[in-house]
Amino acid sequence: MKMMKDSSSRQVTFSKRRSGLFKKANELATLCVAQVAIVVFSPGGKSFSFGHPSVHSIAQRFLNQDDCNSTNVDNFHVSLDDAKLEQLNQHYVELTKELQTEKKRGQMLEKAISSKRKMVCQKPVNELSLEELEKFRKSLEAFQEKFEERVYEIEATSSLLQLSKSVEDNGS
Amino acid sequence: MKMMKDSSSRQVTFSKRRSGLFKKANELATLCVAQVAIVVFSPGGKSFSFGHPSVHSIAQRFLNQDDCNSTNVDNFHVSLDDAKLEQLNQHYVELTKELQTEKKRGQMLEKAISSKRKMVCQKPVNELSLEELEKFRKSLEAFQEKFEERVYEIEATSSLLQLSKSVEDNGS
DNA sequence: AACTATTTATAAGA
DNA sequence: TTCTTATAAATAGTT
Repeated sequence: MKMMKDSSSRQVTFSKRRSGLFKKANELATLCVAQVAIVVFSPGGKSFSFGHPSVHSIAQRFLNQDDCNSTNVDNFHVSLDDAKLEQLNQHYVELTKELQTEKKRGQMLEKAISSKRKMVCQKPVNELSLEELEKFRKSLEAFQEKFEERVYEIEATSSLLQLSKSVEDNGS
Repeated sequence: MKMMKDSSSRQVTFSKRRSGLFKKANELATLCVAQVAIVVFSPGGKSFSFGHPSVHSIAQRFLNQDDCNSTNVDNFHVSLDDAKLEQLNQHYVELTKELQTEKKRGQMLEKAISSKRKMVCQKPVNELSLEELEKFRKSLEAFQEKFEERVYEIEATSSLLQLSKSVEDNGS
C-alpha cells in the first residue's frame, strides 16, 4: 500500500476512508461494549475526531491507567500534556516567588511605618481627636528630648557656632 | 446494529474488529498522508492504542489546535486536560490578583512612608548631621504650628477643659 | 454526490 | 487462538 500521489482523488479517498473508519469504530463500540476514541488530521491540517462515549473521557482513562495493563502499537503513550503542564508549573512557581517577595516587601514597609508611628501621627493633624493629640504630644516631647540631646552633643563639639546661629535665626 | 450478548464470541468479534479498525487506520494514514490516533478500551478494561506517527504527537497537536479548524463527531472535543487546565488557570488568576493586591499595597505603604519623610527624619536622631538636624527642625516647627492650631481649635470648643488640664500636667 | 465492479472485512464454523 | 469461506461491507474509479 502506497501513498497516493497528490491529487484531488486523495482528498476524496481521505474523506471516504475516514468516514469508513469512524463507522467501523462506531460498530466496534456498539457491538462490543468498548470505548473508542479516534483523532485524525487530514493532509491539509484539519482535524476530525470520533469518540464513544467521548474523546475526552477516553483520553482521561488512557492517561490515568497503569501502563502494565495496556497494549500499545505506537511509540509514546506518555501523558499527553506533560510539556504544557511543565510550562504552567514553572510559571506558577515564578508567580509564587514574586508573590512571596511582594508580601515580604509589604511586611517590611508596614513594620517601617509602624515604627515611625510610635513617633509620628498617622493622620493629618487637623483630623486628630483630643486623645490622639495627647498621645502624639507625648511622643513629640520624647522626640524633642532626643533632639535637644543631639543638639547639645553637637554644641559640645566644634560645630557649636553654626548651630547656635541657626537656632537664633529661627528662635521660637 | 445491536450490542452482542455476553459470550466468548463478543470477545472474538472485539479482537477481529479491533485489528480491522487499526488496519483501516493504518491504510488511511499511509494512503493519504493523514495522522491517525486511536485508543480503544475493551469491555474487560484493557486498553489498545494505534498511532501514526504516535498517539502522543497527535494528541499534542489536537490539544494545541484552534477549535475552529476541527470537525468533531463526539460530544466533547475540548482539550483533553481541560478540567486540569481550567483548575490551574483559576489558580493562576487568583495568584495574579493576589500579586496585584500585594503590589498595590506595597505602593501605598511606600507612598505613605515617603509622605511621612517630609515631616519626620528617617534616621535615629543621634545619627543626624547638623544639616539634617536643621532641616528636621524646620519640619518639626511647621508641624508644631499645625499641632498648635489644632489644639487651639479644640480649645475653642467644649473640650477645652480636658485639653488644658493634660497640657498643664505635662507642662514643659 | 451516486453507481458499480472489485476488493476487503468479518461471522460462523472447523 | 488460527484458518476457511460464504456473505456483507467498503471503496476506487467512473459518471
